[in-house]
Amino acid sequence: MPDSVARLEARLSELAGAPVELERPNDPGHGDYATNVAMQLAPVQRRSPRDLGEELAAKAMELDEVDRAEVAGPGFVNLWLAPGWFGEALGEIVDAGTGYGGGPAERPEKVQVEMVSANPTGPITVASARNGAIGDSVARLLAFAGHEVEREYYYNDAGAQMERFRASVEAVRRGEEPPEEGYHGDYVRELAAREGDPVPAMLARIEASLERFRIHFDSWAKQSELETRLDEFLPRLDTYEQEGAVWARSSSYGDDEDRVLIRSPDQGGAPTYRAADVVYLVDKLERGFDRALYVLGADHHGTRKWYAAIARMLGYDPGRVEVLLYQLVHLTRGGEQAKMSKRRGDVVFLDEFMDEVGVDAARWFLVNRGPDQTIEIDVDLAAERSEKNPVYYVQYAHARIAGIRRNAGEAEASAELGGHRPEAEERDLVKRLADFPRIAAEAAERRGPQAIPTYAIRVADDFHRFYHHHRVLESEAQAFRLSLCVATQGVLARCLDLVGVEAPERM
RNA sequence: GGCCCCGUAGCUCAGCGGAAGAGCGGCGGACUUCGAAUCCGCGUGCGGAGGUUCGACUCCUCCCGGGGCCA
Repeated sequence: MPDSVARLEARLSELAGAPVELERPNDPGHGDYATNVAMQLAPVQRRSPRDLGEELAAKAMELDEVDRAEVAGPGFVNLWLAPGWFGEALGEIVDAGTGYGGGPAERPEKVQVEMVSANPTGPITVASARNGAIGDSVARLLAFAGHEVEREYYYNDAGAQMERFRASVEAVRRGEEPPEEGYHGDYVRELAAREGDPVPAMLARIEASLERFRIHFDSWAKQSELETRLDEFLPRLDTYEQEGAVWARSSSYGDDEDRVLIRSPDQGGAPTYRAADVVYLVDKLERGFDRALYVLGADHHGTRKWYAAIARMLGYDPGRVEVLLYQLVHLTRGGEQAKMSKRRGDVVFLDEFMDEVGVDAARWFLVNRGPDQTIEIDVDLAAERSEKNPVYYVQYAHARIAGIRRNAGEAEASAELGGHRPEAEERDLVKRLADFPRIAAEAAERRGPQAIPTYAIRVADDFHRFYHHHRVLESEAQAFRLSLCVATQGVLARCLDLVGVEAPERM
Protein backbone atom coordinates (compact mmCIF):
# COMPACT_ATOMS: atom_id res chain seq x y z
CA MET A 1 0.00 0.00 0.00
CA PRO A 2 1.86 3.08 -1.21
CA ASP A 3 1.77 6.00 1.18
CA SER A 4 1.64 9.66 0.33
CA VAL A 5 5.40 9.98 0.01
CA ALA A 6 5.65 6.91 -2.20
CA ARG A 7 2.86 8.23 -4.41
CA LEU A 8 4.63 11.52 -4.85
CA GLU A 9 7.83 9.65 -5.66
CA ALA A 10 5.97 7.68 -8.29
CA ARG A 11 4.63 10.82 -9.95
CA LEU A 12 8.01 12.48 -9.94
CA SER A 13 9.57 9.32 -11.33
CA GLU A 14 7.24 9.53 -14.31
CA LEU A 15 8.22 13.14 -14.88
CA ALA A 16 11.91 12.42 -14.54
CA GLY A 17 11.83 9.19 -16.50
CA ALA A 18 13.86 7.55 -13.75
CA PRO A 19 13.23 6.35 -10.21
CA VAL A 20 13.02 9.29 -7.83
CA GLU A 21 13.72 8.91 -4.16
CA LEU A 22 12.69 11.71 -1.91
CA GLU A 23 14.64 12.60 1.18
CA ARG A 24 14.05 15.00 3.99
CA PRO A 25 16.59 17.83 3.90
CA ASN A 26 18.06 18.80 7.24
CA ASP A 27 17.94 22.45 6.36
CA PRO A 28 14.36 23.80 6.25
CA GLY A 29 15.57 26.22 3.61
CA HIS A 30 15.85 23.22 1.30
CA GLY A 31 12.15 22.54 1.15
CA ASP A 32 9.91 19.78 2.44
CA TYR A 33 11.50 17.08 0.33
CA ALA A 34 14.40 16.93 -2.08
CA THR A 35 15.70 14.58 -4.72
CA ASN A 36 19.13 14.02 -6.17
CA VAL A 37 17.84 12.35 -9.31
CA ALA A 38 19.22 15.07 -11.58
CA MET A 39 22.74 14.37 -10.32
CA GLN A 40 22.31 10.67 -10.86
CA LEU A 41 20.96 11.15 -14.35
CA ALA A 42 23.47 13.75 -15.50
CA PRO A 43 26.35 11.37 -16.36
CA VAL A 44 24.18 8.90 -18.29
CA GLN A 45 22.32 11.61 -20.18
CA ARG A 46 25.46 13.69 -20.63
CA ARG A 47 23.73 16.81 -19.49
CA SER A 48 24.47 19.14 -16.68
CA PRO A 49 22.73 18.23 -13.42
CA ARG A 50 21.43 21.76 -13.07
CA ASP A 51 19.78 21.70 -16.49
CA LEU A 52 18.11 18.41 -15.75
CA GLY A 53 17.12 19.77 -12.38
CA GLU A 54 15.54 22.86 -13.88
CA GLU A 55 13.58 20.70 -16.27
CA LEU A 56 12.27 18.45 -13.51
CA ALA A 57 11.50 21.40 -11.27
CA ALA A 58 9.40 23.01 -13.99
CA LYS A 59 7.43 19.80 -14.52
CA ALA A 60 7.07 19.22 -10.79
CA MET A 61 5.47 22.63 -10.36
CA GLU A 62 2.59 21.35 -12.48
CA LEU A 63 1.70 18.74 -9.85
CA ASP A 64 -1.11 19.59 -7.46
CA GLU A 65 0.95 18.43 -4.50
CA VAL A 66 3.81 20.76 -5.28
CA ASP A 67 3.71 24.41 -4.37
CA ARG A 68 7.20 25.28 -5.43
CA ALA A 69 10.25 23.52 -6.81
CA GLU A 70 13.73 24.86 -7.27
CA VAL A 71 17.19 23.67 -8.07
CA ALA A 72 19.90 24.20 -5.51
CA GLY A 73 23.51 23.37 -4.92
CA PRO A 74 25.03 20.90 -7.37
CA GLY A 75 21.62 19.85 -8.73
CA PHE A 76 19.27 18.99 -5.90
CA VAL A 77 15.62 19.59 -6.72
CA ASN A 78 13.96 20.97 -3.62
CA LEU A 79 10.21 20.73 -3.27
CA TRP A 80 7.78 22.68 -1.15
CA LEU A 81 4.50 20.82 -0.92
CA ALA A 82 0.99 22.21 -1.08
CA PRO A 83 -1.28 22.26 1.99
CA GLY A 84 -3.50 19.62 0.46
CA TRP A 85 -0.70 17.08 0.52
CA PHE A 86 -0.36 17.43 4.28
CA GLY A 87 -4.08 16.88 4.77
CA GLU A 88 -4.01 13.77 2.61
CA ALA A 89 -0.91 12.40 4.24
CA LEU A 90 -2.32 12.87 7.72
CA GLY A 91 -5.65 11.38 6.69
CA GLU A 92 -3.94 8.23 5.48
CA ILE A 93 -1.97 7.87 8.69
CA VAL A 94 -5.09 8.18 10.81
CA ASP A 95 -7.07 5.83 8.58
CA ALA A 96 -4.36 3.19 8.79
CA GLY A 97 -4.87 3.14 12.56
CA THR A 98 -2.63 1.02 14.74
CA GLY A 99 -1.33 -0.83 11.70
CA TYR A 100 0.23 2.32 10.30
CA GLY A 101 3.79 1.68 9.17
CA GLY A 102 3.51 -2.09 9.37
CA GLY A 103 3.07 -5.05 7.05
CA PRO A 104 1.94 -7.00 5.14
CA ALA A 105 5.38 -8.14 4.05
CA GLU A 106 6.10 -8.61 0.39
CA ARG A 107 7.38 -12.08 1.10
CA PRO A 108 6.15 -13.11 4.53
CA GLU A 109 8.46 -15.49 6.34
CA LYS A 110 8.13 -17.70 9.33
CA VAL A 111 11.03 -16.63 11.51
CA GLN A 112 12.43 -18.06 14.67
CA VAL A 113 14.42 -15.71 16.83
CA GLU A 114 16.53 -17.63 19.29
CA MET A 115 17.79 -15.37 21.98
CA VAL A 116 19.25 -15.05 25.46
CA SER A 117 19.84 -18.82 25.75
CA ALA A 118 22.05 -18.33 28.80
CA ASN A 119 22.92 -21.46 30.75
CA PRO A 120 20.71 -21.67 33.83
CA THR A 121 23.63 -21.51 36.23
CA GLY A 122 22.60 -18.17 37.60
CA PRO A 123 20.24 -15.23 37.13
CA ILE A 124 20.12 -13.34 33.85
CA THR A 125 22.84 -10.72 33.67
CA VAL A 126 22.68 -7.33 32.04
CA ALA A 127 24.81 -8.70 29.21
CA SER A 128 22.21 -11.37 28.46
CA ALA A 129 19.53 -8.77 28.84
CA ARG A 130 21.00 -6.88 25.93
CA ASN A 131 20.68 -10.06 23.93
CA GLY A 132 17.04 -10.20 24.90
CA ALA A 133 16.36 -6.52 24.35
CA ILE A 134 17.84 -6.61 20.86
CA GLY A 135 16.38 -9.99 19.95
CA ASP A 136 12.93 -9.18 21.20
CA SER A 137 12.84 -5.80 19.46
CA VAL A 138 13.97 -7.37 16.22
CA ALA A 139 11.25 -9.98 16.70
CA ARG A 140 8.68 -7.25 17.28
CA LEU A 141 9.89 -5.37 14.21
CA LEU A 142 9.68 -8.48 12.06
CA ALA A 143 6.19 -9.27 13.32
CA PHE A 144 5.14 -5.68 12.68
CA ALA A 145 6.56 -5.95 9.17
CA GLY A 146 4.21 -8.83 8.54
CA HIS A 147 6.27 -11.89 9.37
CA GLU A 148 5.32 -14.74 11.62
CA VAL A 149 7.73 -14.78 14.53
CA GLU A 150 8.46 -17.14 17.38
CA ARG A 151 10.90 -16.63 20.22
CA GLU A 152 12.87 -19.52 21.61
CA TYR A 153 15.27 -19.99 24.49
CA TYR A 154 17.87 -22.73 24.16
CA TYR A 155 19.67 -23.93 27.22
CA ASN A 156 22.31 -26.36 28.20
CA ASP A 157 20.91 -28.59 30.90
CA ALA A 158 23.47 -31.34 30.67
CA GLY A 159 27.04 -30.15 30.26
CA ALA A 160 29.97 -29.70 32.59
CA GLN A 161 28.85 -26.22 33.61
CA MET A 162 25.56 -27.59 34.80
CA GLU A 163 27.28 -30.29 36.82
CA ARG A 164 29.43 -27.67 38.48
CA PHE A 165 26.33 -25.64 39.22
CA ARG A 166 24.50 -28.57 40.78
CA ALA A 167 27.61 -29.53 42.72
CA SER A 168 27.83 -26.01 44.10
CA VAL A 169 24.27 -26.15 45.37
CA GLU A 170 24.82 -29.63 46.80
CA ALA A 171 27.93 -28.44 48.59
CA VAL A 172 26.05 -25.63 50.28
CA ARG A 173 23.32 -28.08 51.29
CA ARG A 174 25.97 -30.18 53.02
CA GLY A 175 27.15 -27.08 54.81
CA GLU A 176 30.32 -26.78 52.76
CA GLU A 177 31.67 -24.06 50.52
CA PRO A 178 31.01 -24.49 46.78
CA PRO A 179 33.99 -25.94 44.92
CA GLU A 180 36.67 -23.61 43.64
CA GLU A 181 35.46 -23.96 40.04
CA GLY A 182 31.82 -23.74 41.07
CA TYR A 183 29.31 -20.95 41.52
CA HIS A 184 29.40 -18.72 44.55
CA GLY A 185 26.65 -16.12 44.30
CA ASP A 186 23.98 -15.53 46.90
CA TYR A 187 21.52 -17.20 44.59
CA VAL A 188 23.36 -20.50 45.13
CA ARG A 189 22.51 -20.27 48.82
CA GLU A 190 18.91 -19.42 48.05
CA LEU A 191 18.59 -22.44 45.81
CA ALA A 192 20.30 -24.65 48.36
CA ALA A 193 17.65 -23.74 50.88
CA ARG A 194 15.04 -25.34 48.64
CA GLU A 195 14.45 -28.97 47.81
CA GLY A 196 15.25 -30.77 44.61
CA ASP A 197 17.10 -30.07 41.39
CA PRO A 198 18.17 -26.43 41.31
CA VAL A 199 18.09 -26.23 37.51
CA PRO A 200 14.31 -26.05 37.02
CA ALA A 201 14.13 -23.54 39.85
CA MET A 202 16.81 -21.40 38.25
CA LEU A 203 15.10 -21.64 34.91
CA ALA A 204 11.81 -20.55 36.42
CA ARG A 205 13.54 -17.57 37.93
CA ILE A 206 15.10 -16.69 34.56
CA GLU A 207 11.74 -16.95 32.85
CA ALA A 208 10.18 -14.70 35.47
CA SER A 209 12.92 -12.08 35.02
CA LEU A 210 12.46 -12.10 31.28
CA GLU A 211 8.68 -11.87 31.53
CA ARG A 212 9.15 -8.88 33.78
CA PHE A 213 11.48 -7.53 31.10
CA ARG A 214 8.52 -8.05 28.73
CA ILE A 215 10.05 -10.85 26.75
CA HIS A 216 7.82 -13.84 26.31
CA PHE A 217 9.26 -17.07 24.97
CA ASP A 218 7.09 -19.31 22.88
CA SER A 219 9.30 -22.30 23.45
CA TRP A 220 12.29 -23.63 25.34
CA ALA A 221 14.77 -26.03 23.78
CA LYS A 222 16.94 -28.36 25.86
CA GLN A 223 20.37 -29.49 24.82
CA SER A 224 19.95 -32.85 26.55
CA GLU A 225 16.92 -33.73 24.43
CA LEU A 226 18.51 -32.65 21.20
CA GLU A 227 21.66 -34.61 21.92
CA THR A 228 19.79 -37.90 22.00
CA ARG A 229 19.07 -37.52 18.28
CA LEU A 230 22.70 -36.98 17.38
CA ASP A 231 23.15 -40.43 15.84
CA GLU A 232 20.53 -39.64 13.18
CA PHE A 233 22.50 -36.72 11.87
CA LEU A 234 26.09 -37.72 12.30
CA PRO A 235 26.09 -39.89 9.14
CA ARG A 236 24.67 -37.04 7.09
CA LEU A 237 27.56 -34.77 7.96
CA ASP A 238 30.90 -34.43 6.25
CA THR A 239 33.18 -35.65 9.02
CA TYR A 240 36.58 -37.17 9.60
CA GLU A 241 38.46 -38.67 12.51
CA GLN A 242 41.63 -37.26 13.87
CA GLU A 243 43.39 -38.39 17.02
CA GLY A 244 40.29 -40.28 18.00
CA ALA A 245 37.95 -37.28 17.78
CA VAL A 246 35.21 -36.81 15.20
CA TRP A 247 35.48 -33.51 13.35
CA ALA A 248 33.05 -31.70 11.07
CA ARG A 249 34.74 -30.54 7.88
CA SER A 250 32.98 -27.19 8.28
CA SER A 251 35.84 -25.15 6.81
CA SER A 252 34.88 -26.57 3.41
CA TYR A 253 31.38 -25.11 3.86
CA GLY A 254 32.21 -21.54 4.71
CA ASP A 255 33.23 -21.80 8.35
CA ASP A 256 36.51 -20.43 9.62
CA GLU A 257 37.67 -23.81 10.80
CA ASP A 258 36.70 -27.43 11.33
CA ARG A 259 34.98 -28.25 14.62
CA VAL A 260 35.14 -31.19 16.97
CA LEU A 261 31.80 -32.96 17.27
CA ILE A 262 32.75 -35.97 19.40
CA ARG A 263 35.67 -35.80 21.76
CA SER A 264 38.29 -38.52 21.59
CA PRO A 265 37.84 -41.47 23.98
CA ASP A 266 40.68 -40.29 26.20
CA GLN A 267 38.87 -36.96 26.48
CA GLY A 268 35.73 -38.75 27.59
CA GLY A 269 34.23 -39.38 24.17
CA ALA A 270 31.28 -37.07 24.78
CA PRO A 271 29.58 -34.98 22.11
CA THR A 272 30.49 -31.31 22.13
CA TYR A 273 28.24 -28.31 22.29
CA ARG A 274 28.78 -28.02 18.52
CA ALA A 275 27.29 -31.47 17.98
CA ALA A 276 24.10 -30.35 19.65
CA ASP A 277 24.15 -27.30 17.39
CA VAL A 278 23.80 -29.58 14.39
CA VAL A 279 20.75 -31.34 15.72
CA TYR A 280 19.25 -28.11 16.89
CA LEU A 281 19.67 -26.38 13.54
CA VAL A 282 18.02 -29.23 11.67
CA ASP A 283 15.28 -29.23 14.27
CA LYS A 284 14.65 -25.54 13.67
CA LEU A 285 14.57 -25.82 9.91
CA GLU A 286 12.43 -28.96 9.95
CA ARG A 287 9.96 -27.28 12.25
CA GLY A 288 9.10 -25.11 9.27
CA PHE A 289 10.93 -21.90 9.98
CA ASP A 290 11.98 -20.14 6.80
CA ARG A 291 14.62 -18.33 8.78
CA ALA A 292 16.53 -19.14 11.93
CA LEU A 293 17.93 -16.05 13.59
CA TYR A 294 20.59 -16.55 16.25
CA VAL A 295 21.21 -13.61 18.56
CA LEU A 296 24.73 -14.03 19.91
CA GLY A 297 27.11 -11.98 22.02
CA ALA A 298 30.34 -10.79 20.49
CA ASP A 299 32.20 -13.44 22.46
CA HIS A 300 30.64 -15.97 20.07
CA HIS A 301 31.88 -14.25 16.95
CA GLY A 302 34.23 -17.14 16.30
CA THR A 303 31.28 -19.39 15.54
CA ARG A 304 29.25 -16.90 13.53
CA LYS A 305 29.82 -18.79 10.27
CA TRP A 306 29.38 -22.23 11.80
CA TYR A 307 25.59 -22.34 11.69
CA ALA A 308 25.28 -21.49 8.00
CA ALA A 309 28.12 -23.91 7.30
CA ILE A 310 26.29 -26.86 8.80
CA ALA A 311 23.13 -25.85 6.96
CA ARG A 312 25.10 -25.94 3.73
CA MET A 313 26.72 -29.24 4.68
CA LEU A 314 23.32 -30.80 5.24
CA GLY A 315 21.92 -29.45 2.00
CA TYR A 316 19.82 -26.62 3.39
CA ASP A 317 19.91 -23.11 1.99
CA PRO A 318 22.45 -21.32 4.20
CA GLY A 319 20.57 -18.10 3.56
CA ARG A 320 17.93 -19.35 5.97
CA VAL A 321 20.42 -19.07 8.80
CA GLU A 322 21.33 -15.72 10.18
CA VAL A 323 23.52 -14.66 13.08
CA LEU A 324 22.99 -11.30 14.77
CA LEU A 325 26.00 -10.37 16.85
CA TYR A 326 25.95 -7.69 19.47
CA GLN A 327 28.77 -6.13 21.47
CA LEU A 328 29.29 -5.94 25.20
CA VAL A 329 27.66 -3.79 27.83
CA HIS A 330 29.48 -1.71 30.42
CA LEU A 331 27.72 -0.06 33.27
CA THR A 332 28.94 3.16 34.78
CA ARG A 333 27.83 5.04 37.81
CA GLY A 334 28.57 8.71 37.91
CA GLY A 335 31.29 8.21 35.33
CA GLU A 336 33.01 5.42 37.25
CA GLN A 337 33.01 2.10 35.52
CA ALA A 338 31.20 -0.58 37.50
CA LYS A 339 32.63 -4.05 37.57
CA MET A 340 30.80 -6.65 35.52
CA SER A 341 31.89 -9.32 37.94
CA LYS A 342 29.46 -10.98 40.26
CA ARG A 343 30.73 -9.25 43.35
CA ARG A 344 28.22 -7.86 45.74
CA GLY A 345 27.13 -4.29 45.35
CA ASP A 346 27.47 -4.07 41.59
CA VAL A 347 24.50 -4.06 39.32
CA VAL A 348 25.06 -7.05 37.14
CA PHE A 349 21.82 -8.98 37.20
CA LEU A 350 18.87 -7.91 35.11
CA ASP A 351 16.57 -7.94 38.11
CA GLU A 352 18.80 -5.52 39.98
CA PHE A 353 19.07 -3.34 36.92
CA MET A 354 15.29 -3.25 36.54
CA ASP A 355 14.88 -2.55 40.26
CA GLU A 356 17.17 0.41 39.95
CA VAL A 357 16.18 2.02 36.66
CA GLY A 358 12.74 0.56 35.96
CA VAL A 359 11.69 -1.77 33.19
CA ASP A 360 11.05 0.99 30.66
CA ALA A 361 14.46 2.59 30.99
CA ALA A 362 16.13 -0.83 31.08
CA ARG A 363 14.56 -1.81 27.77
CA TRP A 364 15.26 1.57 26.24
CA PHE A 365 18.92 1.80 27.20
CA LEU A 366 19.73 -1.74 26.13
CA VAL A 367 18.34 -1.27 22.64
CA ASN A 368 19.22 2.35 22.22
CA ARG A 369 22.50 1.74 20.45
CA GLY A 370 23.41 -0.33 17.47
CA PRO A 371 24.25 -3.99 18.13
CA ASP A 372 27.75 -3.35 16.72
CA GLN A 373 28.41 -0.77 19.34
CA THR A 374 29.91 -1.60 22.71
CA ILE A 375 27.63 0.32 25.01
CA GLU A 376 28.13 2.14 28.23
CA ILE A 377 25.08 2.75 30.35
CA ASP A 378 25.20 5.31 33.09
CA VAL A 379 23.03 3.68 35.72
CA ASP A 380 22.47 6.97 37.47
CA LEU A 381 21.22 8.68 34.34
CA ALA A 382 19.08 5.71 33.34
CA ALA A 383 17.53 5.71 36.80
CA GLU A 384 16.77 9.40 36.76
CA ARG A 385 13.08 10.03 36.29
CA SER A 386 13.52 13.47 34.88
CA GLU A 387 13.78 15.53 31.76
CA LYS A 388 17.34 14.30 31.37
CA ASN A 389 16.14 10.87 30.48
CA PRO A 390 15.07 10.38 26.87
CA VAL A 391 12.69 7.55 27.76
CA TYR A 392 10.52 9.91 29.72
CA TYR A 393 10.84 12.58 27.11
CA VAL A 394 9.13 10.30 24.62
CA GLN A 395 6.65 8.92 27.12
CA TYR A 396 5.80 12.44 28.19
CA ALA A 397 4.87 13.40 24.65
CA HIS A 398 2.52 10.42 24.56
CA ALA A 399 0.98 11.26 27.93
CA ARG A 400 0.66 14.90 27.02
CA ILE A 401 -1.36 13.98 23.94
CA ALA A 402 -3.49 11.68 26.04
CA GLY A 403 -4.18 14.67 28.28
CA ILE A 404 -5.17 16.87 25.37
CA ARG A 405 -7.49 14.18 24.11
CA ARG A 406 -9.09 13.84 27.52
CA ASN A 407 -9.72 17.56 27.53
CA ALA A 408 -11.04 17.43 23.99
CA GLY A 409 -13.89 15.19 25.08
CA GLU A 410 -16.12 14.38 22.15
CA ALA A 411 -14.66 17.05 19.89
CA GLU A 412 -14.22 15.97 16.32
CA ALA A 413 -10.79 15.11 14.93
CA SER A 414 -10.39 15.34 11.20
CA ALA A 415 -7.54 15.52 8.76
CA GLU A 416 -9.71 17.66 6.50
CA LEU A 417 -8.02 21.01 6.19
CA GLY A 418 -11.09 23.14 5.72
CA GLY A 419 -9.44 26.43 5.05
CA HIS A 420 -6.47 25.69 7.28
CA ARG A 421 -2.99 26.05 5.89
CA PRO A 422 -0.68 23.97 8.08
CA GLU A 423 2.14 25.97 9.56
CA ALA A 424 5.79 25.00 9.72
CA GLU A 425 5.58 22.98 12.95
CA GLU A 426 2.50 21.14 11.75
CA ARG A 427 4.09 20.34 8.43
CA ASP A 428 7.25 19.11 10.14
CA LEU A 429 5.22 16.82 12.35
CA VAL A 430 3.22 15.39 9.43
CA LYS A 431 6.43 14.76 7.50
CA ARG A 432 7.97 13.11 10.54
CA LEU A 433 5.00 10.79 10.88
CA ALA A 434 5.13 10.10 7.17
CA ASP A 435 8.71 8.82 7.66
CA PHE A 436 7.56 6.05 9.94
CA PRO A 437 6.84 3.24 7.45
CA ARG A 438 10.34 3.55 6.02
CA ILE A 439 11.96 3.78 9.44
CA ALA A 440 10.17 0.67 10.66
CA ALA A 441 10.83 -1.32 7.51
CA GLU A 442 14.50 -0.40 7.46
CA ALA A 443 14.96 -1.17 11.14
CA ALA A 444 13.46 -4.61 10.54
CA GLU A 445 15.49 -5.35 7.44
CA ARG A 446 18.76 -4.17 8.90
CA ARG A 447 18.08 -5.75 12.29
CA GLY A 448 18.77 -2.32 13.70
CA PRO A 449 16.22 -1.69 16.43
CA GLN A 450 18.14 1.35 17.65
CA ALA A 451 16.57 3.33 14.81
CA ILE A 452 13.26 3.23 16.64
CA PRO A 453 14.25 5.08 19.84
CA THR A 454 16.19 7.57 17.74
CA TYR A 455 13.15 8.20 15.58
CA ALA A 456 10.79 8.32 18.55
CA ILE A 457 12.85 11.11 20.08
CA ARG A 458 12.48 13.08 16.86
CA VAL A 459 8.72 12.54 16.83
CA ALA A 460 8.47 13.71 20.43
CA ASP A 461 10.68 16.64 19.59
CA ASP A 462 8.49 17.71 16.66
CA PHE A 463 5.38 17.22 18.72
CA HIS A 464 6.57 19.27 21.69
CA ARG A 465 7.61 22.04 19.35
CA PHE A 466 4.25 21.97 17.61
CA TYR A 467 2.51 22.03 20.98
CA HIS A 468 4.39 25.09 22.11
CA HIS A 469 3.73 27.06 18.98
CA HIS A 470 0.09 26.27 18.41
CA ARG A 471 -2.98 25.70 20.46
CA VAL A 472 -4.83 22.53 19.68
CA LEU A 473 -8.09 23.03 21.52
CA GLU A 474 -10.20 26.09 20.86
CA SER A 475 -8.20 26.98 17.80
CA GLU A 476 -9.49 27.52 14.29
CA ALA A 477 -7.75 24.34 13.24
CA GLN A 478 -8.87 22.27 16.22
CA ALA A 479 -10.18 19.30 14.24
CA PHE A 480 -7.05 19.08 12.11
CA ARG A 481 -4.72 19.47 15.06
CA LEU A 482 -6.59 16.91 17.11
CA SER A 483 -6.20 14.56 14.22
CA LEU A 484 -2.49 15.32 14.18
CA CYS A 485 -2.40 14.50 17.89
CA VAL A 486 -4.16 11.20 17.29
CA ALA A 487 -1.70 10.24 14.57
CA THR A 488 1.30 11.27 16.66
CA GLN A 489 0.09 9.37 19.68
CA GLY A 490 -0.38 6.28 17.56
CA VAL A 491 3.11 6.42 16.11
CA LEU A 492 4.67 7.07 19.51
CA ALA A 493 2.76 4.18 21.05
CA ARG A 494 3.91 1.89 18.24
CA CYS A 495 7.53 2.97 18.58
CA LEU A 496 7.49 2.42 22.31
CA ASP A 497 5.89 -0.97 21.86
CA LEU A 498 8.51 -1.99 19.31
CA VAL A 499 11.19 -1.54 21.94
CA GLY A 500 9.12 -3.01 24.76
CA VAL A 501 8.44 0.26 26.57
CA GLU A 502 5.03 1.26 27.90
CA ALA A 503 3.10 4.21 26.50
CA PRO A 504 1.49 5.85 29.53
CA GLU A 505 -1.75 7.84 29.45
CA ARG A 506 -0.59 9.76 32.48
CA MET A 507 2.76 10.28 34.16
C1' G B 1 49.60 -14.54 15.35
C1' G B 2 44.34 -14.99 13.21
C1' C B 3 39.52 -12.94 13.47
C1' C B 4 35.46 -9.45 15.16
C1' C B 5 33.71 -4.51 16.83
C1' C B 6 34.67 0.65 17.48
C1' G B 7 37.35 5.67 16.59
C1' U B 8 31.73 11.75 14.64
C1' A B 9 30.86 18.22 19.52
C1' G B 10 33.91 18.15 26.66
C1' C B 11 31.04 12.99 27.68
C1' U B 12 27.63 8.91 25.71
C1' C B 13 26.36 7.99 20.84
C1' A B 14 22.79 8.46 16.06
C1' G B 15 23.62 8.96 10.83
C1' C B 16 26.40 4.43 6.81
C1' G B 17 26.64 7.14 -1.05
C1' G B 18 24.04 13.01 -1.79
C1' A B 19 23.46 19.94 1.49
C1' A B 20 27.02 17.27 9.25
C1' G B 21 22.85 15.46 14.18
C1' A B 22 20.61 14.09 19.31
C1' G B 23 20.97 13.47 24.54
C1' C B 24 24.00 14.64 28.79
C1' G B 25 27.24 18.51 30.75
C1' G B 26 27.81 24.25 30.36
C1' C B 27 25.74 29.46 29.68
C1' G B 28 21.32 32.64 28.97
C1' G B 29 15.98 33.11 28.40
C1' A B 30 10.18 31.44 28.61
C1' C B 31 4.98 29.09 33.42
C1' U B 32 -2.40 33.89 35.50
C1' U B 33 -2.70 30.17 28.63
C1' C B 34 -4.63 22.40 26.05
C1' G B 35 0.56 18.75 31.34
C1' A B 36 7.47 23.44 32.29
C1' A B 37 9.11 15.40 32.73
C1' U B 38 8.21 21.20 28.05
C1' C B 39 10.04 25.11 24.81
C1' C B 40 13.69 28.97 22.73
C1' G B 41 18.95 30.74 21.97
C1' C B 42 24.49 29.75 22.18
C1' G B 43 28.63 24.14 18.99
C1' U B 44 32.84 24.46 12.67
C1' G B 45 33.71 17.88 15.24
C1' C B 46 33.60 12.69 11.19
C1' G B 47 41.68 9.25 13.98
C1' G B 48 45.41 9.49 9.49
C1' A B 49 46.87 8.53 4.23
C1' G B 50 45.54 6.78 -0.41
C1' G B 51 41.64 4.77 -3.84
C1' U B 52 36.50 4.21 -6.24
C1' U B 53 32.61 8.11 -7.44
C1' C B 54 29.78 13.84 -10.46
C1' G B 55 29.63 13.37 -4.94
C1' A B 56 32.55 9.53 0.77
C1' C B 57 31.30 10.08 7.98
C1' U B 58 29.16 6.28 4.72
C1' C B 59 32.34 1.70 -0.03
C1' C B 60 37.80 -0.44 -0.80
C1' U B 61 43.22 -0.69 0.81
C1' C B 62 46.92 0.47 4.25
C1' C B 63 48.40 2.83 8.88
C1' C B 64 47.53 4.58 13.97
C1' G B 65 44.58 4.16 18.47
C1' G B 66 40.78 1.58 21.87
C1' G B 67 37.90 -2.90 23.11
C1' G B 68 36.96 -8.14 22.52
C1' C B 69 37.21 -13.45 20.96
C1' C B 70 40.23 -17.48 19.58
C1' A B 71 45.02 -19.59 19.47
